[in-house]
Amino acid sequence: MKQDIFQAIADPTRRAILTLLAIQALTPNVMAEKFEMTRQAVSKHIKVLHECDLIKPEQSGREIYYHFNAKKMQEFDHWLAQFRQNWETQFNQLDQLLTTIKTQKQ
Amino acid sequence: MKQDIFQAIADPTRRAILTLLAIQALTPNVMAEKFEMTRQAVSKHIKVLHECDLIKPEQSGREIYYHFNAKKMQEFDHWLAQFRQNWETQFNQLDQLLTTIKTQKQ
DNA sequence: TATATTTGCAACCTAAAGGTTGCTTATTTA
DNA sequence: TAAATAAGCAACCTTTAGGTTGCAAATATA
Repeated sequence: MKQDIFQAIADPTRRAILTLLAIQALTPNVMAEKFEMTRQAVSKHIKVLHECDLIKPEQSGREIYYHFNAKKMQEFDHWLAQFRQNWETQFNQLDQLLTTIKTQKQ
Repeated sequence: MKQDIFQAIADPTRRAILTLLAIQALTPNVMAEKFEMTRQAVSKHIKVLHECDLIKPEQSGREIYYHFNAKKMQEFDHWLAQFRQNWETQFNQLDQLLTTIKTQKQ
């Protein structure tokens, strides 16, 4: 089934894989060596990341190099945009207004 | 148990709650009205968001207004920083280098 | 004070997530 | 061509996530 990116990065192993692949493309076997689990377990994580397009395969003989897809990762950046004003402005104007109204009601 | 923010934002309902609270603080009852599920289910999501500090409670009589905690959401922004260079530069130098080495080996 | 309202907690159920082992397929190499 | 290597797929198991209902505690109101 089609995975979504938020669910994909929820797992710490998958986040570690993305960190590795952001530096250099790797094969599943090499990735598996980095973690204390079987190759098949890592392979499942790769499948999830691939299905939601966060990584892209590049076949090279019997090996497959997985590349990090920065473009897809940017979707997080876009989602975060809606919250940026919350930490960039000292005060949320609307929130302040509502607090005032609530205080008046009491 | 202590939750982590990646797991917290993996759920679509929790993301919707965060979007609501980023605009204005709300009580659990008001939040529950917005979703097609029981108040208790929403309350569980609130608990997860609260445990990882993404929202903060403000008691007001028997009501509790939950506020969005922008500072905590910034942690996600910091995690994303490690990937920014990947989409900001046209080409990943190291990746290009490794591809070159691999091609020479064949 | 009795009643209604808001919230949180606990027990329970079902589906999915993350792990394992075993097998098949494709490619490389001795 | 036979053996070894890389990777994916399927079946299975255990834990957890997300939902439900029911109940208790605290506060507000008639």
